[in-house]
This record gives sequence, structure tokens and C-alpha cells, in this order.
Amino acid sequence: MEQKRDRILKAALPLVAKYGYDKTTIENIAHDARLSVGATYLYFHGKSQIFICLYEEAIRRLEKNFDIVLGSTFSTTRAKIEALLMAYIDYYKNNYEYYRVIASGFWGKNLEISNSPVLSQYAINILNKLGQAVQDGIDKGDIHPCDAFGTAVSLWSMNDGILMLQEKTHIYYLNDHFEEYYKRSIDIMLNGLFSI
Amino acid sequence: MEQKRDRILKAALPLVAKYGYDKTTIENIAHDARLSVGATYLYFHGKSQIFICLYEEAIRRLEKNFDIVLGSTFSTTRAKIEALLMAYIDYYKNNYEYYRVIASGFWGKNLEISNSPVLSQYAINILNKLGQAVQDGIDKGDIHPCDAFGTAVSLWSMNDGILMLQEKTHIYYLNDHFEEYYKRSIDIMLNGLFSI
Amino acid sequence: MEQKRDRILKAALPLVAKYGYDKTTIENIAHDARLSVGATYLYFHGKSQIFICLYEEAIRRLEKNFDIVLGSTFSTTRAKIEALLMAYIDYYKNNYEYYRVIASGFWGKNLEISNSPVLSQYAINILNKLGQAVQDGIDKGDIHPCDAFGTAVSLWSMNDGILMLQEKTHIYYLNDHFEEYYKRSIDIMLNGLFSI
Amino acid sequence: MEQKRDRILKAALPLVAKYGYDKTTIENIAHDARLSVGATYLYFHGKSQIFICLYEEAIRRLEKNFDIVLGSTFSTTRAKIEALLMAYIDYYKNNYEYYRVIASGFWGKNLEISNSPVLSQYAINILNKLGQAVQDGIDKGDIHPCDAFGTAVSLWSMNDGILMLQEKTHIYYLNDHFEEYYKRSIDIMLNGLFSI
DNA sequence: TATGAATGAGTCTTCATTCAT
DNA sequence: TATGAATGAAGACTCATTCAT
Repeated sequence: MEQKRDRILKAALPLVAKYGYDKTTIENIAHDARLSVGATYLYFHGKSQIFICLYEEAIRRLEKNFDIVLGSTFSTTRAKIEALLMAYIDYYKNNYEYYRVIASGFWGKNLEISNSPVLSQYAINILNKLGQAVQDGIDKGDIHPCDAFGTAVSLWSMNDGILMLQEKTHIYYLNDHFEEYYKRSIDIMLNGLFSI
Repeated sequence: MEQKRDRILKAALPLVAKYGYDKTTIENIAHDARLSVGATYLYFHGKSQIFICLYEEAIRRLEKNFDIVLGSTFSTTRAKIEALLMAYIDYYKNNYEYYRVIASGFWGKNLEISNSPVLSQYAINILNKLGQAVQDGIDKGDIHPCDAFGTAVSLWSMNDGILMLQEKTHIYYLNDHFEEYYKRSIDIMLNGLFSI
Repeated sequence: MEQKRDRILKAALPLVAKYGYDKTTIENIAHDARLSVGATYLYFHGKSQIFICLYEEAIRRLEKNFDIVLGSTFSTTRAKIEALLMAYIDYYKNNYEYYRVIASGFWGKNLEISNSPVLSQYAINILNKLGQAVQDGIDKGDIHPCDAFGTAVSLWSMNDGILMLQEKTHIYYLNDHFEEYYKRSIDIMLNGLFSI
Repeated sequence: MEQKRDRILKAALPLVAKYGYDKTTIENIAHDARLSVGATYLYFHGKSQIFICLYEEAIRRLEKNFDIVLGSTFSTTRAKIEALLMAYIDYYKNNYEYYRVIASGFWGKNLEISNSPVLSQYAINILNKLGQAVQDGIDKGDIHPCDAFGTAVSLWSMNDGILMLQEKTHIYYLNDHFEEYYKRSIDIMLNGLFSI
């Protein structure tokens, strides 16, 4: 039953987000989902599959954030790309637990998860959408001709880096200013991208 | 004896780099160091201390890469900052396993490690050095006046993001082009920084 | 299930009684209870909790022995106190393994157990009951006025000492005569108490 | 060399007294004796032998305390026996660490130690000396005829019990009054013994 | 004699997964 | 479907004892 799967995923999300994959146990998940441990295995093959589902949902939501932006009209390409990049911080703030799932990446997880081509594909989709926006900029003459996908990768990575920094290090000073840093980063990126 | 500590660290490094902290066991480390489990505890208080030593060495090497750049003279501030940012990719390529140790951040590690103020301090040191370079650029009038440390955080994060991307996702396509992406990112960043 | 807890406790009792807390392993207990090691942890948080349960049951049984005496009527206070003291030897003979659990005291156990105020409280309860009997003797004029609780401590300690002696030393000669010694001790105590 | 043995024993005593046999390690002992671990094994066959030596010395000192009393003259048998019993509390106060060694008995120790007939013999010696004093009292007509050795066992045990109580339980209230309890116990014992 | 590094068996505890009901 | 008790393989860490030097 789909509803049970959902309950399991809803229970797993905050646990994985807060404690990480390894420190989240099936028993914790089952308990929070008001299910038995055994039942969990009726809906998921194992712990790793639960993580993969969370990861998929996390990416799905991120894509949706993107798609909303892509569905809007912007006066300039720069405004569009800025909106796309801001969509990520918006996602970070409003879907923090999912962000944590994505950000945790595959550290410490078993190879079955790490090498999942499915998950890689999701990331590529996102990059392609951003790449399309860059290509539009190039086509309009706003951005100097270049490999659009590659530029999207660069933009996205930089974008991601600023959020990662505070997740990786526990520097409270950064924590208090991250939004400021984030905006500055986007400014630098956009200025750089459109000034060439 | 210092030599044995080295053997243990040398054995632990590739394991932690490849499998992560949690999936690396004392037994694995001891075996690869051709030592008994008990002997490992003669040289390190526990698993976490081994990780911390690896992390410290990783940062030390990174700082050294930085210091070499900082000790050189550059015709322009832009060249200096570019060199600093390139020092990181150089580090990534030549100290990949140490990079992995740093990049693994604190995912899944116990709180003792995650909250270590010592480790945070190392990261701050790096940021301060980059910040100083930015400040120099501001003083010379090359960079628009701004919070130099904050800008360093932005630069560094973006810088880091590009490397993290391929570590987090396992997108082989990116793998093959990462250097190209990295350089493009630096271009964008520097253009953005110096065009404002 | 309560039955499994019982099986574990029943398995642990003779082991702790015979070998002491430190030399009894979870594996031994689990084996004797015909359970796996893991299952043991379903019913008890850890080894120390098993000991505490045994200790509580030991005290509970001792208190019951006391309460039976306290619920009876005696022609003299002396007879009552004698019966109370004899209740201890009765306990020793019929609950030898539990006696060993109590007698093992806190030697070699971890601090969590040693400093447990819960366990201390049990001992105080017993002393208070004996103290009440002494107070009754004082009130009736049979015992010279004194601190009743303090006297109970003295009586109990002396009472305990005779049993402890043979547990501490392994003198088989004493072993064969301990009941005789015990009765003589009580005689001396009672004569002393009521002759003052 | 005898001096080295002494150093080891002197180092082991406070450790065993404070932490117990199991929680005292050979390494701790060797360190405090300013010796190597290996050297310790040149002078003692193992950890248990160190304990046995401490136990022997503890009993030897106790016997000495007794012998001093036995070498004195007393106006009454009661005074003599009282002095013998008081010698134990004196020992407790002035040789607390050795008392702890005796009191720890054989709980948790391996069978090699527990069943040592040597150690049992020491205890019997003490009891015989006290028994002799009781016999003297019987011979003089101060004490009702009885099995002198058995009575000594009773007295000694009761004597011991009061000290044990506070060592076994961690009842701080008792701790503050133990000397008072001890004296009361002796009063009760002596009154009982000489009133029959 | 003396060292102290090395060993490795032993201990508690955790947890993903299974399976009888 | 559903349960949740049971399993057992790890894993971190300890320490008495040995042995090459």
C-alpha cells in the first residue's frame, strides 16, 4: 500500500537528515512510522532503498523548484539564471531535510548506493535544465559563447559549495551569515558570467 | 616510535579516503599497517584520533600549498587570487586521498569529531589567508570595497563546490572534464570579482 | 515477554553468584538462557541492568523474609529481634545465590552500579525495619535507651559479618559449623543488648 | 632484588585498595613502581601473585597489631578482648589500604586465588589467637564455658561486619557514624559475652 | 636483568535482516 | 499482510602475558 511506503519515508526523512544514514536505524524508522520492523521490509528491500527513495524525492522537489522558475518569464537572461540559482537557496531553506539528504551524498554508504546510475541521472537532469538557460543566454548574445552544459556545471557547483561549507564545517560564524555569503556568491558568479 | 604511527596513518589514509570513516575499521587499518589491533592502540587513543591526525595532515598540506603561492610574487592581485584558487585543484590532484579526508567533512562521524573546535579552526585559517589576498586587492583598488573575509568564504565555497560535485554524485562524465569546469569556474569568479 | 526476562535472570543468577559480576559475561548468560547475545539486549539495556534486577529481587526476598517475621506476634522483644536476625540466616540458607548477589556488594563493579542510590535505599529500608524493632524494645523498657537505628546498624552488621566471613575466606572448617557460629553470635548479641 | 619487589607491592597497594583487583592493571602498577611491565614479571609470576603478596602482608600487619595487644597485660579478660577487637578498628584506620585488600576478599578473582589454602591459613591464625584469649576468659571463669574457637569466630565476624557494611554499601550516613557504631557493637558483644 | 612493543583473545554492545506465527 | 522476537556477525576497545633485543 502506497500509504505505508509514504509513512516510512516520512519517518525516515528527519532521521536521516538529522543523524545521517549510518546512525539512522531501521528500528527508529519503523517506530516513527508506527510500523513493525518486519513491515518495513515488505515495502522496501532494505535500508539502502529507503535512502534512495528519499534521495529521489529530494531531487524531484528540487526539479520542481526549478521548473517553476523555468515556467516563469523574465525580462533578462541574467534575471532568469539568478532566479534559478536562488531557487536552490529557497530549496535549502524550505526543504532543509531533503537538502541534507542530497548533501550527505554517498559518504559512508555502501557501494550499492554509491554507484546507483539512477541517482546520477537525476543530478544530470538538473544540470541540463540550468544548461539550457545558459544556452539561451548565449543564443541571445548575453553570454559569451561557451559550452553551456559545462558552464551550468560550474555555476551549480559554486552555488552548491556555499551551502556545503556550513554543513561540512561547524563554523558558527559562517552559519550566521550564510545567506549574505550566498548572495555575494551569486553576484560574483553573475557578474563574471555576463561580463565576459 | 614515530615510524609506527606513520605506518598506521599511511594504512588508514587510503581506507578512510575510499570507504569513509565509519566503514573503515581498526582491524582493517591494523592489518594494512601489518600490526595487531592492540598495537594500534599503543599509538593512537582510538579511531577518532587517527581520523583527526589524518585531517590535520590534510589541512597542513593544503596550507603548505597555499603558503607557497602566498610566498610568490604576482604582477596583479587577480593573478594572485587565481593562483590561490588553482592551488586547491593542484592539491586535489596531488593529494587526492587527503582531499577526500577533508571533503568527507563530518558526515556520520561521532560528535566528538564533528564538534572539534580544532578542526574548525584549520578551516578558518585557510579562509583568513584567502581573505587577506582579497583585502590586498581591495586596498589596491582592484576589487570593489567589500567584506574581504566574507568574499573569501564565497570564493572558497564556490571553489570547493566544483570539486565536491563529482565526489558527491558519481557522474563519470563530469569526472572526465572536471579540470575544464574548474578553470571555467575560476574564470567566472575572477571576472565577477574584478568586474564589479 | 516477561518469561524471557525471567529466563535471563534465572541464567544470570547462578553465574553472578558463583563467579561475580565481572567474570560473568553476557555471552555466558545468553547461552545459559538458551538465547542469542542480541536477544539479551531486547530484555535488558545491558549487563549492569541485569545485575541491578538480581540485586533488587535479592533484597525483595530478604524484605519478604523480614516482613513475615514482623507480621508475627512475639511474647518478648528479644524473641522478635532474635527472629529478625534468624530470618537472615534463613534467607542465607534458602536463597544462597541471592545472598551472594547482595554480599558481592559493589566490588569491581562499574561506578554506575556502585553509586546507585536506588540500591543503597534498599539497604536502608532493611535497617529501618530492624531499627523499629529495637525502638519497640526501648519503648517497652527491655532495651536500654539508645539510638535505635544506630543499634540496628550494629546488630545487622554483626549479623552480616558472620556470613561474610566464610564467603570472604574460603575456610572449609568454618563452612561446616557456620550455623552454630551464627547462633552463638546471635546469643552474644542479644545477651549484650538486653543485659545493659 | 628484594627492593624491586617492594617497589612493585608499594605501587600496587593503593591501586588495588582504590580500584579493586580487576580494575588495577599491570601497566598501572609497573608505571607507579617506575619499572617496565616486563620487569614486573621477573619478580612476580603474574597479577594474582601480587595480590596474594599484598594479602599476606595485610594479614601480617594485622597479626602484628594483635600481637602487640597480646603482649600487653590487662587487668581483666574483658579488657583484653576489648583491646583485641579495638585493634581491628585501629588497623582499619591506620592501614586502610591493607584493610581494603583483605576486605575485597576474593570476589571476582580467579579460582587460583580464591582457593589458595595459604591465605585461608592466615585467617585461621588470627582466629586462633582470639580464641586463645576467649579460652583464657573461660579458664578464669569470666566467660561461660563454650567452644573458644567458635566464639572467637563469632566475635571476629561481628567485628568485621560493622566495617564491611560501609565498604559494601555506599551509604554516606553510615560513613559519618561508623566509629560510633563500631564501639556500640563492641559494647554489645562484650556485654553479651561476659553476661552469660 | 631489563625493556616495552606486540599480541590476540576476550568483552560489551549494535543493528540489518530474517522468519515463525 | 503484519508482527516483533531472534539472530549473529561485526566493531571498538582492553589488558595479561610474552619475547626479541
